[in-house]
Amino acid sequence: MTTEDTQKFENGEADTALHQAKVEICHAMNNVLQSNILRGGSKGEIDSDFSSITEDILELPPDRSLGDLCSPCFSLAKYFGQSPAAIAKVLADNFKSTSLVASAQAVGPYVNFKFDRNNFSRAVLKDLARDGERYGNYSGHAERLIVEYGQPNTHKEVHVGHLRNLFIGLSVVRLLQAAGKDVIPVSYIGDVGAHVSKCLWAYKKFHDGERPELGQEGKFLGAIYTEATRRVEEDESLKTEVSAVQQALESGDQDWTALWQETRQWSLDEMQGIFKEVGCDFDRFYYESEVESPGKKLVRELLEQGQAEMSQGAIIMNLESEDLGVFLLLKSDGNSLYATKDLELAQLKFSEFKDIDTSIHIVDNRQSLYFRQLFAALKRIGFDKRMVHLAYDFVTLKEGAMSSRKGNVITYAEFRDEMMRLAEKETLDRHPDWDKKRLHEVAWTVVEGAMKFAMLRQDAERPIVFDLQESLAFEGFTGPYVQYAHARMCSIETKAAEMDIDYVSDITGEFTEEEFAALRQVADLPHTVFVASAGPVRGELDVNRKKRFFGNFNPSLVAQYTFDLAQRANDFYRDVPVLSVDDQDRTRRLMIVGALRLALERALFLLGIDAPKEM
RNA sequence: GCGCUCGUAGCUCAGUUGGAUAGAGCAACUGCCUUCUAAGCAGUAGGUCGCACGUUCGAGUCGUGCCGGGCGCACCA
Repeated sequence: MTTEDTQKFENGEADTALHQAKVEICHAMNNVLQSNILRGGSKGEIDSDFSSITEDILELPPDRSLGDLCSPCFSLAKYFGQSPAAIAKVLADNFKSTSLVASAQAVGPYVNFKFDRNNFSRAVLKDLARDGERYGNYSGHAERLIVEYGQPNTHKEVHVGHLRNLFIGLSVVRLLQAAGKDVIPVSYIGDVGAHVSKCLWAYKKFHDGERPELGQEGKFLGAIYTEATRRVEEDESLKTEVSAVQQALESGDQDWTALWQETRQWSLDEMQGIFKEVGCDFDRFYYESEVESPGKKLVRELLEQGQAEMSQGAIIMNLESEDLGVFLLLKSDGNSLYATKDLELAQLKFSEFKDIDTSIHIVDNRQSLYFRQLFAALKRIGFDKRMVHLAYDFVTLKEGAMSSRKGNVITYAEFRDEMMRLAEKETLDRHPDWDKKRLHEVAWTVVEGAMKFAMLRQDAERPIVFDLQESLAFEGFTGPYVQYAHARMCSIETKAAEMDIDYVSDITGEFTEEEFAALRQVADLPHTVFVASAGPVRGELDVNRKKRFFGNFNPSLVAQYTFDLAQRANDFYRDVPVLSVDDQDRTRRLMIVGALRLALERALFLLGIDAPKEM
């Protein structure tokens, strides 16, 4: 464990019951290891570099009936020159119970630790009472990060592929904030470039004067874009016309600019509506159009300074020495590219927001090489800031890749409407007495939960094959399953509030195994936040070490935890009666219901999902 | 061709960085609503972890080779 990690643990987890239990176990084990008990081993001596064990050797047993934490003794066996089983036995036999940890038992090469049911449960409830809504959050040293996500293009439709970006972005922002970071979320919208020129060219030539229906703007423009792509593919000579349109736009031609502004606004209005609908808030909207012309200027300066060179009529930077091939900065027809604008954007971000430590770009992994080139190019021109490409894999359909160019997309609007139809029907079946507004609100919360969870439940690095029918599920490993567990906890609390109960002032009575199990799961929330947000704030931010880096940094870990927590809440709901027992038990159990409710609510929040009180 | 990546139950995916008997969800089958919301719960069935070697106390996990997908490799974004 590095110093940095220890620091972080001390800043955050030191104040939780689980962390305290780990500290106690390590302390107890170190006492045994540093005594003379083990010196009689075949080696006879302790390795000189052995100092003490730390919390990272503690794991979860495969079966929770074995214990609450365990420690495999294989690496210790090497140090002491004894068999793992022998070490485990010595550690277990000499373990003295602590306030939170009742016992240790050796099973083969493992030591399994059992928490004190009452003390640990009380400690978790105490954490919750102290932290409240901030349970699971860290207050560690502030680091300032700019997170760019939400980069749809105007003049195209927003489709389900964009949702993965938006939802990962939203969750990453919330995770980093929970980890105590100062996060600036920004959006970067592609409102210029070849696709826009192509669309406007075809609009003017074949659809001049036509207007989209309200709410159909993206679909309307997207269809024209698809048509344009088809026509240009059929007749290559049309490329010149499209290029001329882009040149006209980039040089500020009045008529084309007016058409661009009007159609652009259609798209922007639609996008803003979608961002708002799914809960994505940005501190700043960057547009490609605002960095295009300064970007071109920058590239020409690089050419003059000899940092860039001409090649086949285009301006490039040769990155062969970094094994990154050739990086194209400006097209041979003088028009801009992604790179032209991104070089400028990077500088603009750091000049607008002061004291930024890191800039994170959440973009799909097909652009991994591009970003490596971009970061290398920036470094070469003296821009030495921490830049990270957080790559996720693409959303495809069973038939193959979704592409606006080909026109085979499932739009966000279609997906949402289909989900809403189903969710409103399901809600109505359960609550025929609800009015329309209430039905609609709950259905929307469920739909949002289902959409977001579906996009986050899987490792971001793996592709999602989108199936509309499967995505319509509200059962099993889904958002609504978790939301439902939350609603059940709320329902108990609501009923309790109506009951006129005599509350016992202190928590009294014995915590049962079921009660403990629920709180044991709740206690993992801070640890989950720590692990899931650890990636971008520690170690090397090197895209070449992607697996190691992103392995930890992944909302899917939170999704998995959240689902487990919901299962434990349902276990509790099934096994432990709350309202029908005596005052003492009821008070204690209501505290646990409250703990489950809060943990579920916080965990869902990290995924960008609202927790309904009823559904 | 070069580079990256993936291959685990019928389907969609986990597998805590090499550790205990490979786990969930869906679909299938059997049950459970006079008992805090059945968007739930209990149970059954389902596996040669693509194939073959290798590394070691131990491999789904690491290495090499093969087979089979996906993505990228200068004027698209």
